Amino acid sequence: MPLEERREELLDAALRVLARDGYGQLTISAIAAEAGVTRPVVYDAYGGIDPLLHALLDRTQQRATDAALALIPAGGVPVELDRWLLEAADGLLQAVQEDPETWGPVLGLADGAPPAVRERIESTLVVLRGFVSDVLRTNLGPETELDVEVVAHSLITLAQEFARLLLAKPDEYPKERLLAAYAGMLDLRR
Amino acid sequence: MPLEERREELLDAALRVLARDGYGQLTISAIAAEAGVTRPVVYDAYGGIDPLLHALLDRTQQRATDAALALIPAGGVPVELDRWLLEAADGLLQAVQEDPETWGPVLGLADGAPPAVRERIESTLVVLRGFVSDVLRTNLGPETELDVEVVAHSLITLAQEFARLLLAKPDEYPKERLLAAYAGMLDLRR
DNA sequence: GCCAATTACTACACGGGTGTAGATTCGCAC
DNA sequence: GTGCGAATCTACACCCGTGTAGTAATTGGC
Repeated sequence: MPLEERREELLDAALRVLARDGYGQLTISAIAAEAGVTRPVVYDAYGGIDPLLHALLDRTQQRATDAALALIPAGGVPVELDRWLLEAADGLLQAVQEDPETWGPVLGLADGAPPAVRERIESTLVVLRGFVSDVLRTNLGPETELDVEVVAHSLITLAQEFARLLLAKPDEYPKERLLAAYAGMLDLRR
Repeated sequence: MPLEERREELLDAALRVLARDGYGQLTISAIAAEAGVTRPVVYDAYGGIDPLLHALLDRTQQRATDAALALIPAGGVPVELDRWLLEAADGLLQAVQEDPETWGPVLGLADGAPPAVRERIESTLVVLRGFVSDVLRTNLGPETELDVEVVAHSLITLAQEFARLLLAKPDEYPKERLLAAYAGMLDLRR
């Protein structure tokens, strides 16, 4: 098997191990076994667990960031805030529902995440919070009394938690219930 | 040193290791070294890493639960909702600020948390959410259209995130800023 | 058909954490 | 001071994951 294809296959295997057993079991041995090859194959393809994890994080971060940014309007474009908040939440939950294996680890649902993972997720969140802050600022007007950064942080935190609920207990918390509750909370403003 | 005292000392040592190096480094060896004894001492006191972790979780859960429940009014007692939400947040942030080593791991700030820890935290949160739901129900009236469970869940999630911010970046997010932003968000309801 | 390169495997040494058995030290009763 | 018991240490065998060296098999060019 050519090297690039093998690399992708190993990442897929690693993601399966991760989703099933958590980071604590994400070893070269486990990945090799999951992919049905021997350990030297993994060493030849990636050189160790760190480069492999790095590559896996790159791929996952790319997917998650792309999906999330697609929900955010371009800078400076005015939107109906409440409507956008709802649509963005809807879009995120939809994306999460459609690709649970990518989003589970991203949302911290994989056990035993090491610092590198935490940092990767945090760096993505920083970017997202910046974009959401921008949207809030341009649409609340410059004289708002709200602490836009903290509000953006809170919104993203809530979105993440809703996504976690959707993944962990889809029966108790289906997308519709979460969105309805979210809309209800937004409605308090009136 | 008598057994009970030794046990406490070992838990303290374990907590220090945990706060400093995360769960990945929380081994019998590391705990023994941190406490300045040899491994057999730890085995004699606890029998292994699992019972020790269990004991540490018991102690931490007790402390955190006590502190959190102290902020929640007894069942059925009516309160001024906005005022209570603010005071409870204030109280929580205060408690967190005063005992960071207990709260850091509770808030998921220790790297590499294994499933047992996740489950322990989740079980505590379930209880807390129940209490907050009760407070909301008795004070919003029975005919509210809000999804009380999801709102309670959201409030607690936000409180946790604020506490994390306070612990992780106290300079950027001091208690006063967080509480002011929180008050600002509540004010949107008027 | 044959050689070379690529790919993958078997086999080994190493490190670090685990759990336990046996030796040692210390304090206290007599 | 002697002997007993608790507490602690030293030392060993074990497991499992790591990383690598050397070997076998497969594929493409000539």
